Amino acid sequence: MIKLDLLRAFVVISRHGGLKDAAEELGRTQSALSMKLAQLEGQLGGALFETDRKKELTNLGRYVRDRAEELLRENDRLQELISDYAKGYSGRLRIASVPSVAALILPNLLRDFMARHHSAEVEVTDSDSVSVHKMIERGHSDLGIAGPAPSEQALQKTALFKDRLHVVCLSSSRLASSDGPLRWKDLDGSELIANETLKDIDSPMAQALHADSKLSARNVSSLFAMVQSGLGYTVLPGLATRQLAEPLVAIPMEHRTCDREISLLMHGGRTHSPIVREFQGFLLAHLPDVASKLGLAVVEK
Amino acid sequence: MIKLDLLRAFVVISRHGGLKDAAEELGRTQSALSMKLAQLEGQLGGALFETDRKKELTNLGRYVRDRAEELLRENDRLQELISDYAKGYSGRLRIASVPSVAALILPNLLRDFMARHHSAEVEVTDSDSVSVHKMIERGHSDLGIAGPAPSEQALQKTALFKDRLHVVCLSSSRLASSDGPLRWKDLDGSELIANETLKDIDSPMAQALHADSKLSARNVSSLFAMVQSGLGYTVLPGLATRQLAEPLVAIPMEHRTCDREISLLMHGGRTHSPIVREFQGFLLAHLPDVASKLGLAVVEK
DNA sequence: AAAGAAATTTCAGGTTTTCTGAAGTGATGG
DNA sequence: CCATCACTTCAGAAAACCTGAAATTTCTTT
Repeated sequence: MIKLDLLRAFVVISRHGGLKDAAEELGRTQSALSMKLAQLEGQLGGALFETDRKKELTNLGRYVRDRAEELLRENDRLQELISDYAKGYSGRLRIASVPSVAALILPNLLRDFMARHHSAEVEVTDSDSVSVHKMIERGHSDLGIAGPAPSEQALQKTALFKDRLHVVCLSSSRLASSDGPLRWKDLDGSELIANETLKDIDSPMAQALHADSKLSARNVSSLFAMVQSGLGYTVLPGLATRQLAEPLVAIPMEHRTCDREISLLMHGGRTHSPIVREFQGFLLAHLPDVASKLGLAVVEK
Repeated sequence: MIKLDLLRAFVVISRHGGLKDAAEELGRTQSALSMKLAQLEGQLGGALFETDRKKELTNLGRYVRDRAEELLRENDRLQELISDYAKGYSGRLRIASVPSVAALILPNLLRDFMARHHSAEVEVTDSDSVSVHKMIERGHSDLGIAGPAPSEQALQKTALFKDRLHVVCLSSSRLASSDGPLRWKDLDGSELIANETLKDIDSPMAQALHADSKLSARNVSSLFAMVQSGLGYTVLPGLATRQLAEPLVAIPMEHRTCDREISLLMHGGRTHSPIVREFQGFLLAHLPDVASKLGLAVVEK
């Protein structure tokens, strides 16, 4: 089998009409090229140049030059396709996610994903659902994971699973002693420690509670600390309450609006880089597994 | 630049679904392939197979496989073209020959030659010796077969065989009744039907005859028709008189200049395409056989 | 025609790349 | 839980490739 290397050298030599300039273009010495050419001529069994001054091609030389140029063009074209595609695998992937998913689901998924795409740069931002929507809309993130929120532009949404709201309170509190799920009317606004989750809930009763609240925090661990110190209770998506320890407990709520549907968000009107599509596919393939292991209600297509 | 080598290895591995068989096919050890694959994945920046059992391709793997197969096919195709050409299996071969050889010797030779060189394009032109020389000189033909003729440039000549001149006449004519070979002085110019053959003979007596001639023709079958209708006799190389039928007969001539030496002509100052050299070799190898079967005097080297 | 210049080839040795065989790791299936 | 199979890793061997210097050839100039 004739090596491409040799053909490429030959073509360059024939273009320059000599070894000297060709050697410079290829970053090799003259002698290296001389040997390469000799090797090629040996394999073909005939001379490619008329004299050893590489000015004029032989009949065979012309034929080989034409075929080799074709071959090299085709080679470059396909290699470029491959490497362009492959670059998608090592490109940047920006994910915006609500904190609960970012903390409990993404880490494992990302570990597996990055094992396959080891030169990928992944950037995870966690924020509330409204912000996540905005980041996708504005193109600041490639992929969003969030609950329902109003969005101006058409975003491509794929439902992933349902995450029920839970009340987080002290195990000694009145709410903790209720048997069975809680409803909005069981809650008292003055003891609520508000957070972004509740603000986005599309329910008049929830909004009323939120308005009555005297205290709020953004950060989950701050919220827990406040609850733990007896300042009140808070409401969070169930996923964020998985790792509670005594004296905190989480009690599920029951209402249409308490079943927050978590979706995968992507910008509708733009083509996504390969790595984004790759992660999308990966997520949709593996998330049902992970989610059901966590006891979440997976949304089937 | 991704090396073809790596892509080829990858494609073979993906076909076999494992290193073991692929290694055997490529004549390498498993570890060599393992390293090659690792190198390719490193360059692309992503995994090509799902697990380290090489059963299932990743997305990237499938894409690269498809592009690589295209590339390798194209590569093989063009390399084959090149090597066919280099080996003389393909290419254009232009032969210029005097009509007698073109009609009686070339057909069989070409049949055998083309059977071995299936994709060759062969072009045969027949003309008189002087024109054949010119066509070779001017590069309009690659290979010539002709008798002696003046040539300006140095042509590479290889004597093939000697073809004695014959007189073609009616069996009832005076010349036909002579016992033994004829000489120039036995001939009468006024009855001669002239043709290109005689014009090229380097003999004062032949030239005198030619000058006296009242009638001439170029085409062999026209000449025969004229002789047959009693217009006179003509002089032709013996080879052209092989298939005469009553009432025509051919009588050999005897003189130094009547032994036309037929040679193979090639341009001296240029390299010939592989198929030309190939045919040259073929001709020199097989012509003695063919010629001696026709009773021609083969010129030994 | 001879000297000089320019380009190429040859050669010995060094560098890089690739390969092998053995040992190690980890998944798979009884 | 062990045996087996497939792959990976590693160190050294082998092959391929490159360089710089000297020799050779070819071209140009005088």
